[in-house]
Amino acid sequence: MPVDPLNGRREVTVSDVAAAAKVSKATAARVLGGYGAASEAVRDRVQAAADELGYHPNALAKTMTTGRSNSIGIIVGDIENPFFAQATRGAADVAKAAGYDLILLNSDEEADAEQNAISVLLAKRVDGILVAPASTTDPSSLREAVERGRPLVLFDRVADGVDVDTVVADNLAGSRQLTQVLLDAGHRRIAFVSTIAHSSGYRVGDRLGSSSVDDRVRGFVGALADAGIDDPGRFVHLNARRDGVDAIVRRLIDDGITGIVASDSLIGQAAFRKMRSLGIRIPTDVSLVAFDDADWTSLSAPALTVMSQPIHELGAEGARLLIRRIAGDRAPTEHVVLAQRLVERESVAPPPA
Amino acid sequence: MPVDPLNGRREVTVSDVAAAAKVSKATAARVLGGYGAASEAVRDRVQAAADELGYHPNALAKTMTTGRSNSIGIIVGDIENPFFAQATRGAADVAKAAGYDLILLNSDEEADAEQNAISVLLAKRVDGILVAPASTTDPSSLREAVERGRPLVLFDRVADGVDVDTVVADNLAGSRQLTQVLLDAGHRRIAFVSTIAHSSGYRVGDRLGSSSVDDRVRGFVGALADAGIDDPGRFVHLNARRDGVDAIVRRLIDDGITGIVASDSLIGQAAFRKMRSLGIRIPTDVSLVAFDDADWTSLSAPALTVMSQPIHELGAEGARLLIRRIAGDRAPTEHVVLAQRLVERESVAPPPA
DNA sequence: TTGAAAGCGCTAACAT
DNA sequence: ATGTTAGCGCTTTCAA
Repeated sequence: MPVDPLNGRREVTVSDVAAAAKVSKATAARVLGGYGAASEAVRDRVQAAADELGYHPNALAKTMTTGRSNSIGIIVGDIENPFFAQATRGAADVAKAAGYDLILLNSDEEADAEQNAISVLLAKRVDGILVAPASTTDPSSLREAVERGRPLVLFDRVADGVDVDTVVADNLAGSRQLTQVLLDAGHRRIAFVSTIAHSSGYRVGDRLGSSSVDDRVRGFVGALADAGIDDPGRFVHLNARRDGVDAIVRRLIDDGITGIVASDSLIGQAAFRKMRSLGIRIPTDVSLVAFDDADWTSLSAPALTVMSQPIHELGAEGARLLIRRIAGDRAPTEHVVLAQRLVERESVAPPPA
Repeated sequence: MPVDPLNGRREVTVSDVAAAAKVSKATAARVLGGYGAASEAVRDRVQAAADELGYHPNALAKTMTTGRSNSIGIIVGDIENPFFAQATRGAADVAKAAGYDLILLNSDEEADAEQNAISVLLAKRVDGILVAPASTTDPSSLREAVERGRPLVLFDRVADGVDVDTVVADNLAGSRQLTQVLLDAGHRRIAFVSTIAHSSGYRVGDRLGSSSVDDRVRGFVGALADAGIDDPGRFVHLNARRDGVDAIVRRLIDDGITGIVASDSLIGQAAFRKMRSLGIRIPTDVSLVAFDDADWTSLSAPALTVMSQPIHELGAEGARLLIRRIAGDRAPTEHVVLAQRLVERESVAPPPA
């Protein structure tokens, strides 16, 4: 007499229904599970018994025998970050339509947490994993998933040496274009600011820990170089978390910078606030542009010129790729690159004379 | 020779490790699972065999026998809504600390989707469910969870006739206080705007589909009544989704309203945009206040006066309550009410003469 | 179309 | 401290 150890209740099982309907367990399972064949009479009888007893399937038991859980794991930096929230929704919708649920884990962009998350998901036998990898250059945290042959798809960032499907935004082109807006307005002293950690001062050619930031920096440097600006690398400011966006912005102003490219919406926000508190007028004194068309960028005064990301689609397409693999697709790995879109608003003007 | 049906690989099991270490399955399980006792020698031998073979536990099999999945389900209106994203993060942190993962489902505030989500979670044998119920007045979608005795906790909204733990913000007091700001500035014609669906025109005493909005409306009406304003119910505007916030705002202006209380940040944002496009100055022409201290409210010009919600804590406390129940606590149901906090900024001024 | 029996990987009694 | 055995609820051969 099996009893739920959690609340002492007895759950109705296939066996119970079978007994009540006077058929074998196999037959009851077939009609309840909707597979195999059964005569109409039997089907009705079983269904009636199931309703009568209050049968509810145990998806775990099913997973034990079929090997499929109809769950996929998603690992994001921080679900509280609107970027990840949107991407997660995109993934959730696609997943749901295909009959999958999402197990959500936050990595806080830490490799250890990410690795641990993967272990947990694997132990729970998810059918596949969708992750925005914390590190592009050190993909060891993803190893277990790959080694154990679970479908894995990367979104927003790629990871070196990990041969799986990926979906990212075209940060290189987007960054070039965004930087160009400043260049076209006449700016020559433009800074790029990011929170990404980097051991030393940035030098052109350095590889950054996140492929998307890496691409953004390369686009920025490329645009400056094309504009004939000497040693563009010196305009790249990383480690903003450690050093503080406020301090960096203040230093930038002192250095006579006239334009700023914020590597993401959070940095843009911090820079915006700091300049306001410093009494620096945007765009009269300094022009500011940022990645991500976040809510606030169209509500602020001035509204910000931004490079809009296909965030929802990043998650949705990631889920699509993953589900395809789960279904058994053995095609060569695919690398989807989604376009970004420039939204010009009021935060750019020519540099002060 | 068991084989993973998903990718044709053989997973290493406790039995394999036991055989390799020349101990019984039970012993191997004991050291691998970290329960029961084992001599140091055996422990080392088993561990070595496990490492050697590459053993990875199957959490599902464990759940089958223990009845505990170490997963909790969370059902939100829409994870893309920053409110739910924050609450989810709060819940995720508490859950993780206690060894639980989150299965995330969006209800889109629809009872059907909510009910379905609950069925799915129950089938997956989550240890408990955390939900922001789509409907306060029709809790039938929650029935299955209650009937089947799974721990259930409601957050942000309560549900009639469902005797489970709840955690909500003090919307009644918050709304009173927020409305009072407008009253104190001298406003007498103040509108409350919400997207919540309501069959007919609002009348004082009507029960709304969301307890939090219901409380906000009651707080608003109460404050107006206390200020001696006649028939406060006529200032309540619901169905903003159907009728359109834009249209409502326009009509309000025509009606000579001088102050608006936005029922949530999204409405506040829509109203803000509409007034800006109409050339209506905030707060010179119309004062605007809203619930939720969302990002944009401090970046906009003017910055908004808002009633800040303990969003993170709503999720965190919900998870705490739930985990307590999962642990077997049989105390009477608890109803936690968290304080809100007024943040005064620049969007309120006396009404125009 | 239906049934019997084995098995998924693990834990929990119960013995020893 | 260790082993034996049964069982969680389902699906899946294989036979009938």
